[in-house]
Amino acid sequence: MAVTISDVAHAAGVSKGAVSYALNNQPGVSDATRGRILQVAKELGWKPSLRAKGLSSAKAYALGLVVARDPKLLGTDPFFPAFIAGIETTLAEHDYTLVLSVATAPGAEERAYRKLADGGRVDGVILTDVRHNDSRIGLLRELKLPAVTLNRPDSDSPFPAVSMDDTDGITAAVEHLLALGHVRIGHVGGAQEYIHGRSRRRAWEAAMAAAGLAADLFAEADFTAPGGVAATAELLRRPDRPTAIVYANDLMATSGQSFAQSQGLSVPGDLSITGYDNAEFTQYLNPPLTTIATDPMRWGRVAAQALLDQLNGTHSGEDTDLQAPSLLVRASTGPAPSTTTKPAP
Amino acid sequence: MAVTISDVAHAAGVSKGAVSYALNNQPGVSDATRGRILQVAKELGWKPSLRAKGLSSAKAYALGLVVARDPKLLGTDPFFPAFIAGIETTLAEHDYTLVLSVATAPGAEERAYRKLADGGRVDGVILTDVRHNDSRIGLLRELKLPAVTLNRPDSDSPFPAVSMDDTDGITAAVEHLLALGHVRIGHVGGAQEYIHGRSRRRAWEAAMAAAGLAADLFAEADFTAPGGVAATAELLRRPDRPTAIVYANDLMATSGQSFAQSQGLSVPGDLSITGYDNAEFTQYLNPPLTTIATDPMRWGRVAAQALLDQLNGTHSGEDTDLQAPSLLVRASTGPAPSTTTKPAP
DNA sequence: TTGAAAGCGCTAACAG
DNA sequence: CTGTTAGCGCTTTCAA
Repeated sequence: MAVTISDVAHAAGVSKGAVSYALNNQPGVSDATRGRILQVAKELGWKPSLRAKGLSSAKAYALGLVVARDPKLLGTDPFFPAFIAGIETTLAEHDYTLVLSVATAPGAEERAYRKLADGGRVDGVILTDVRHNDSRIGLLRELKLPAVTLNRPDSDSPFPAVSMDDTDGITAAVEHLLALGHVRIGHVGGAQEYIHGRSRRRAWEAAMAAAGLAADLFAEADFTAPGGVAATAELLRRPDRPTAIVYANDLMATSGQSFAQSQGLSVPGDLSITGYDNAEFTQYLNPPLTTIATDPMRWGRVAAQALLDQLNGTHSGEDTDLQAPSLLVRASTGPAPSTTTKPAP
Repeated sequence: MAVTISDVAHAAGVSKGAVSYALNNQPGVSDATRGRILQVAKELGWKPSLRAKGLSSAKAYALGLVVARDPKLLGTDPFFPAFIAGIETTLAEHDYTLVLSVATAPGAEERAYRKLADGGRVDGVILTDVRHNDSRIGLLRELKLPAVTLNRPDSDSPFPAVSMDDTDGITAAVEHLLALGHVRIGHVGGAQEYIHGRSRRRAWEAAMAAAGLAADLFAEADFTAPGGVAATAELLRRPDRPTAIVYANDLMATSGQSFAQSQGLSVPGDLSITGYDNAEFTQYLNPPLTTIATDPMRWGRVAAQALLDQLNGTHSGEDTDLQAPSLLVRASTGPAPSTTTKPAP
């Protein structure tokens, strides 16, 4: 904090204002003086104080992200690290930083948003894990905090969304299983409170309907490993038990697969399984998991850019659609058991 | 940003100074006026501007964390999410926030630290993944950025450390395997550039030496899944191949186990395996992984507190030692194959 | 105990 | 095109 704008101004024989203009590439100084000022600034090793800059320009130069997941779940989900890395990619070019808040305890989430908004710690936030009728969009409105949402909320939202449709991935998974001769294809869904929990379920239903099949083998879970076990157990207990299960995420697929095997079922001999996310460990499972690969890093990059554009006033106001995820076929899916799907003679 | 300290001062019929004192619980105002001021402030809904506060007090009210890992690795490592959640637990009580930086590209790490330091964006940083002769401690010194390190660096460091010794965990793993009759116990180490890569290796060596055995079945890897496969392949290729392998983390253990099985080896029949970290998915592997459970959340909590204390001038200056991790025995470890360890007649 | 006033380092409106 | 100057909202010193 040694050298300030005044020092530079003195040394260059100009006013503070001139230095400010020179620094920010704004008109108001001749190229000659601008060059001289920049030169002097460099010699003196001047680093403009973010705090002073923020105070006068009423900006925080920071974006906020509040993550409200159980740390356990967080630790296994490959989404956030990659997503955050993507955000950083964008911020690295923009003199902005990321303020991260992990809200574990109930009620901590709203407090976290207030904390970010109150003192003006961030200029905007990225909203992830959007929920059905998400109360946070009202909150952000109240706090007058600009935002971008990941996928479009199902309630009215004034914020631009950056979306990656789950439909195609799930559809591809179901079609892959149909092609393998499966007819009784179940779905272990994530918490239906989340819109991505809902959309994945709907995509499964639609794909089944398109094949003229009933979408009745559904069990709701919560994206956690124990939840996956319980839901799998429920489906396998049914008389018309499925020969294939499409899971809403990798963690549930992993624990579901493990459970099925512990019950003496062979995967994929008796039961085919698909996940969602392409967590790295899934390729080391036994058998390796067929799953759906998304691109969270790109999602983060684009979402951060959208938010910056919005703050900057250069955002079109329209939603952004990212490329849909794609199916990754591995060994956890195979032909339907012949006892159940008798080929035509 | 509507209501400011002046508004409150006016409304309460006092000066700005008085409001400041009242807010910060400092002497200089009578209890009566203090009460009145606080009352008025609440009525007006005044939120002190962090930016203004920061400018005059020369503080950022933020801590920094730079994570320099491959996003892929990050996504599978349960450490950071829990660690960050721990940091938040502490910060939640202290009006501080966390600025997170993910540095992926080479060279990005140093830039990230400079970015945090230069404008005065953070008041201090937490240094994780400490390396052998870590250049960052010199950098932080140059930047005059207060810090706390996770484990004590092996080079001279002026920063207090918060440590969790790996020794006990690895020792417990080796002793567990010895008790099962194993003699040829190998170690797949993490990158030896990291001090935790080194200390885990040394712990394995020490435990072997203590049992009067040679510690020669070592293969260095890099904490990644492919690395684990390669190192495992190397060990299994040896004529005196191990009957048990202690891995430096869960991801390598997972991919190593998967590889061994793909080679026709049974786990734990032919080969016993232990991991490190207790990632959640490890209990759903086939077989579930014997591993070492650490407490990253607590680590984060304590580290953040230590840093705050240091900024506050109330830090003792001594290192903090956390409880050592503990061994979690699951099904990936079993008795040594009888063909190799012939029991005494 | 209280109030006034001088910064903190920068931006931006204004006058020259 | 350039320089001056008045804030931004808070802290803190100094008189009263």
